Amino acid sequence: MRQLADLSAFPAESEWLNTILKGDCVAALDKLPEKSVDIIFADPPYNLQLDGDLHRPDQSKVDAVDDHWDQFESFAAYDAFTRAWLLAARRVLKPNGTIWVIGSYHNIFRVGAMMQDLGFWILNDVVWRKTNPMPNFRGRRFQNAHETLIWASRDQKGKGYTFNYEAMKASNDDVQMRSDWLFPICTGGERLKDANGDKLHPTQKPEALLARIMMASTKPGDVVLDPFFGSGTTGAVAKRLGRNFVGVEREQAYIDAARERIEAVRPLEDSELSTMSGKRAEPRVAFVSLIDSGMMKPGTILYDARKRWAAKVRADGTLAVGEKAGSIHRIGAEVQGLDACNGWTFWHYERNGGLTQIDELRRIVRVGMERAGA
Amino acid sequence: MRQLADLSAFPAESEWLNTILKGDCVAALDKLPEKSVDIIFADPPYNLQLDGDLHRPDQSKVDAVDDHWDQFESFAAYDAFTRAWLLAARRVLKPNGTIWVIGSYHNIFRVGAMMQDLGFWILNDVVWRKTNPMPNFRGRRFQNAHETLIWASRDQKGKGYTFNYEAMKASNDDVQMRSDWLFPICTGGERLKDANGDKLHPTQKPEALLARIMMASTKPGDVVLDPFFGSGTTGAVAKRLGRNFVGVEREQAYIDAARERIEAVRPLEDSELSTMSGKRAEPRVAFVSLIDSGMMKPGTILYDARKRWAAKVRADGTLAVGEKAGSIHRIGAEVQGLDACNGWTFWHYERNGGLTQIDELRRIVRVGMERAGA
DNA sequence: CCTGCGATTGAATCATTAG
DNA sequence: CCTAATGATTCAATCGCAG
Repeated sequence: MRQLADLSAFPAESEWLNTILKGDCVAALDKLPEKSVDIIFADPPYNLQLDGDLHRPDQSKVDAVDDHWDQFESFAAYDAFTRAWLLAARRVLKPNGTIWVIGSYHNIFRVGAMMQDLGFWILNDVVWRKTNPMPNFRGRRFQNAHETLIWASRDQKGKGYTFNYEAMKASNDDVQMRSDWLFPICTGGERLKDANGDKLHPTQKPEALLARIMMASTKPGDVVLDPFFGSGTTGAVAKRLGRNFVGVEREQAYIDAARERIEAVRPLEDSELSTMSGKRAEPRVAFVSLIDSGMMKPGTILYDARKRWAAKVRADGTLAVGEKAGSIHRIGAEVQGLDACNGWTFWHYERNGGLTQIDELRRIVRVGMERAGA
Repeated sequence: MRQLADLSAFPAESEWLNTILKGDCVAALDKLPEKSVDIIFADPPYNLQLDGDLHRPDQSKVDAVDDHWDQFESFAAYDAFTRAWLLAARRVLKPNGTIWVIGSYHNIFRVGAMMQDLGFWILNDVVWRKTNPMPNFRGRRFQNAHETLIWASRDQKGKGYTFNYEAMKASNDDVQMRSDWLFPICTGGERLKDANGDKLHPTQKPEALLARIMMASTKPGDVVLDPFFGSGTTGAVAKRLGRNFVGVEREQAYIDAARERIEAVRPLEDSELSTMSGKRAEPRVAFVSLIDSGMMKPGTILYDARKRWAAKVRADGTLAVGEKAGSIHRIGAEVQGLDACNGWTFWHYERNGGLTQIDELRRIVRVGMERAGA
């Protein structure tokens, strides 16, 4: 057990608060006093395992994450790394504190299992849905359009954690904030660039994501620890929202850029801190969702407004006319001999002896989607 | 190594196809022949029993960082259960088969890590976003509005798995299907009721979810295994979509209800079932066959779309640019200074004063091949 | 000034067949 | 078994530049 005398070996809060500690994550965390931070946000290496180059259909090469810090020998090596930093982070976390970890399917299952093994108590898993994810260029899988966050308290009995339920609800059209969040990836002016104008950091997270996290699970004045500080998004958002931060980072180039970035941030006034909410675009509706929801049965015949053409709905959400099959748009275009067609307004179904646009059904689906916060 | 004589111990497919095997999951799976199913859908229980049933004797050390024996024991038991059924499932899965597992934050991280440890290769994690999730009544967390699915191939090198990319895209407004899906939870008439009018099964999955899964990753006639069959959603959807199923279930009440449910299902017509297939499924055509058939004469000059390059067709089916000669693909790549190029879409020939892709001629050849029953 | 078009880009475990 | 050849494949944004 640590003796009281040892505590004097730790620096005073004033020496590390709102600074970036340079060095290895575990070694740096071991220099902080135990139970000294309110919340942790961690964006650890994802352990991507790429096999060769990937090109877009236009033959350009994808600039993948192949940095040395993301290379691990094996699952066992990654697990050992994960265990070490989680333990070090747990020591400095206050007993009623919480931790957020973000990852992808490459690593998040291992991280989540390890968190449970170490005694963290999962409160939610949260999905960051990307409005603009990278496509799956080879068409071999679903488009990888989200990342996963795990939110956990330090202990199973950690009841006193911070969750600003009312603020979340108020900023979400007065309904409970759900576990699926929609944000764009970090691009444009927010994305830090190096001297060549290239992206400084391969995986810079959007400030909106960190802002949602801090508004949900911290109070003003709380201390936010980020053991993989990178380009400093956590520090920038913490300063803007009136929270304190402490970061750990190995690369001097990232530290320098993050310091400069955070220096330029102006904290919000207390009055401005209360409300923040975003707009929503009209959600896209997949034709197949009409079939999924039972609103349209496979085998239904669709017609154009003047009943010059007929097409049959198939179970996979495509339309068939004779031998040809394709999307509602593609088939609509082909029967008319056009390049393009809006299938939603072109095709109709029989109802009450008349014809009704299938777009009518899309409107009904959208009402349900909006309830789901799409 | 299994001897040939042992194989006769396994029942013929006709004895178990489209039936529900009663009994423990692992024991029942061990009675099926290896490599006999195309795809697995599993909705395992996540009864982690962490509500204080398991206590270690000495409470005083529970706070030690990595010493949570109460949790560890129940997690270890769950991991052993997960490992056992995943191994049994893996044995009966064909080498190019895939597996879907659904879960929540209580169990999905452990399941995902175990799948990786056993050699499954994750293709996607997919989020089922619920349009109508249960609220968080205590207001202490985010509304738990999604569940997570893991889609994995049996092996890392499992390249030949089924993914109906074109069908997914065509049914989704002609853009790639994403990893986040929106469906309502199973309610209303679809939800099976017991004699008292209460829900028969606590976690009955919506048919729309299973339909999306099967339309995406199976072909008609495939065998779908569900080791936790429950109320039989997998079987009902498989029958409706022209797939075969085999289920494993312990509770007789669920088996009876599932049998009755599946019996009432009417399969869709073939014409409603066929799925879109893209160019990948088309037969290969050798460029030289255009010359053989007289559609293209040796000496013809081919151009790219903007007439920046010209190449001459030679009698042996190669192209020549200056001193260099090679396939339509190789030469297309070389003139552009690229690694690869699809010569069929890159090269054009002059017709009626304009340029036409040579891919147009390939299409004509393919029609001829189909008539010839090739 | 605005508009439109082309180029660029983002945490990616991204092929199959013939020989 | 390996090697070489074939040929299939992208969505939402941002940015720069031409008109």
